[in-house]
Amino acid sequence: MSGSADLRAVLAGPVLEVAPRLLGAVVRHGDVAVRLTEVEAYDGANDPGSHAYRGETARNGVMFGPPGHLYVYFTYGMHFCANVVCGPEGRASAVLLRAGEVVDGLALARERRGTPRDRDLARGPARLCSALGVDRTHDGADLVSGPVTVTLADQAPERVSTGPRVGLRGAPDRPWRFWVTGETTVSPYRPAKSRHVRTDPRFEESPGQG
DNA sequence: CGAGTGATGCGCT
DNA sequence: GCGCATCACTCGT
Repeated sequence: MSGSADLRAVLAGPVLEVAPRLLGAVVRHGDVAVRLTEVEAYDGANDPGSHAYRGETARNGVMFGPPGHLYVYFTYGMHFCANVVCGPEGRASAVLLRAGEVVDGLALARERRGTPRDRDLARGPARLCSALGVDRTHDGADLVSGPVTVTLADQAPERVSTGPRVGLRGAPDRPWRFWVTGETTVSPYRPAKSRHVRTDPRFEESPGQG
């Protein structure tokens, strides 16, 4: 019933069905475990927001492989983010693990994160990876054999909300972000707009050379 | 709580 | 070169 066969079967399904089913699931790496409260769906080559949109490369190769593996990427020069590859092999769809609640290994998670508030330990995709100690070395890890594992929830959360994905540019809004309604560990929404102010060059003073 | 911004490396065009 | 599936910090309310 429960167990690896069930997990593999679930993850082989369509990404829009897999994503909400991952809410409440527990991701474990060693002593630290996180119960997922927020995820986002990315649908391979059909999805302009997906890393797989422009085809297979060295970085996103794991996405094009079989479901049930972890796709980890490095971004913004300092952060890791983790996805669960799902759907049929070659579809390159995946679910981004956006946020969760630390349910085991609290001391180690606090040590890694150094955050005063426990609710912020895994609140955000990069924070979640940091709390779990997941990095590029876990790219491609089999989620059944480990070292990073996923255990599905016995029951689906009572209420699930959906909305637009966070931080994406160049993708039409699709309500492919799923979270457990009312959870305080869900990451704060950040609009997908430019966060660096661009001054019109005509009115900008040249910084270095007058 | 919200808005604003610097830090920082790598994948891709 | 440019742009990023981000975060931590600051300042103001």
